[in-house]
Amino acid sequence: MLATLDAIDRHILRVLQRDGRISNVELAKEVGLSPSPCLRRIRLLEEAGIIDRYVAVLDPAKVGAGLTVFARVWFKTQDAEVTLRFGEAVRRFPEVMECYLTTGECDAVLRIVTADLHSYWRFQADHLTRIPSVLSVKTDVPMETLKRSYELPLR
Amino acid sequence: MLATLDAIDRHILRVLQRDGRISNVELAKEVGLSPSPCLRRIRLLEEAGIIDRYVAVLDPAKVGAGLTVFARVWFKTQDAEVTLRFGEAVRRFPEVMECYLTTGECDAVLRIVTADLHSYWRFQADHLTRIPSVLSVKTDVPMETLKRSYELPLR
DNA sequence: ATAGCATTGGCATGATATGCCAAACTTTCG
DNA sequence: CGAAAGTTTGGCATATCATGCCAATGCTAT
Repeated sequence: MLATLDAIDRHILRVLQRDGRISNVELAKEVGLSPSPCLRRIRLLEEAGIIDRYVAVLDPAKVGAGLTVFARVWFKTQDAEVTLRFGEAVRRFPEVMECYLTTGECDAVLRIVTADLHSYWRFQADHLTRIPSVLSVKTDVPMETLKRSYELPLR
Repeated sequence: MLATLDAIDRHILRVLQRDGRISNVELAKEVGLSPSPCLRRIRLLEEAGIIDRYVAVLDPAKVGAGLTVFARVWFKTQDAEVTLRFGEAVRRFPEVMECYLTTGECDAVLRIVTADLHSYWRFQADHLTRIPSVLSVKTDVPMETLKRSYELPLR
């Protein structure tokens, strides 16, 4: 469900994606409104679910989550029961930040966050490959970060 | 550089990862402190860079960014010049949310966000594969989301 | 046991969010 | 073309909150 956002709405969203704690007064100044209508627009964007939530972004390296890896998973079978159980298992692991079912070469792709390569290896050996649905796992291990953005592109 | 976080610090970080706009008064109540020392801890966490920033999280589907795909990229050569140019190109594309250099099967992995499969295809054909460094691209297209988290695991 | 240090809690002040109302603008329909 | 209805805006008053300062408490080391 795409909402109809005008230029001011998109401007508000762009600013809030960069600074979610900007004061309404300052935000209003930036988008060229007075505080009242600006706050009203924000509330509407929140009620529509376009703004889902506000969060603090932590430095992964400084909280012991310095390594991001992408894992591709193959299932033993592709039936609903297997994918359901896999989803339940994956949701219990805080290391798994994202998990999607795919069609094509592999059955699922995961973005996993751990402290370092050693703790990733332990996670894969002790937990990921022990989920009954899992046949095999292939991992791409990043050596360097070229880009990391938190801002969705707004057309 | 890992900092030494006590239980209260981790509690604060956990709450702020879920609600980055909670008032200091309420946060203090939740972690069992009075507002003053709570705010002081927050400021220290910010100054240490452990809290990197605060952002608004948007609903991707509602702002025309409903499709997340993972792409694996192979370079023509692996020299520094090629990876440098690739990084520059990738940073200019707002659709590319994350990009890491890898060692092993492929040379880089990307998390790319677009409106739908059609606009992803256009992005890949018109932009990604036209970066001079790129030899080939393989894409895993998610059909369903099993998990999507914004909270780093805090041990 | 005691001195030094870090952390806490309370208070005062200035800034901000928020709800309400009137005015301006836009759209719709006669 | 004009009038009326609806939408959006700006300003104001009030309650809440952030923030800086200082004394008191708890902890550590000698």
